[in-house]
Amino acid sequence: MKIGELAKRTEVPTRMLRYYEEQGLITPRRQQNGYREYDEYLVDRVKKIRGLLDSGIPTRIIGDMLPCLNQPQEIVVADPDPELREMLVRERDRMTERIALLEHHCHALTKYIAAMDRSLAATTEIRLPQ
DNA sequence: CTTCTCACA
DNA sequence: TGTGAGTA
Repeated sequence: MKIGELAKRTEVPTRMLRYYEEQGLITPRRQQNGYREYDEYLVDRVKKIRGLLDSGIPTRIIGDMLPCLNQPQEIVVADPDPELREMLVRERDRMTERIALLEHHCHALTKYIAAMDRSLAATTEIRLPQ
């Protein structure tokens, strides 16, 4: 399929698909006219990439993770690269920190929303007697 | 419609 | 990490 169709099916703009390619995350074949030609399996792959990116994982880490993502379920690592392991540990810890931060701000929003609701309830009470 | 690159937030 | 503009 061409880039437009992949964009539609993955909800990822064509601009981003080219960007992922530039970052070495996907490598589509080329048609004779130079247009990118995407295989079916790339639909799933792009969705996974989006998910990881949305989780705040940098593209270079995603690139290192892609081989693992292809193999289904029980991950078997033939050659456990210590450096890669260390990088993944750092990434996981970063993620844990972000989760804590998100929870903090989530609670803050909840309190603010509650304050707004109280304010609304108060103005409603004032209007009722009128 | 597709391709590319350069600049920029 | 992504976008916008201009090109062909």
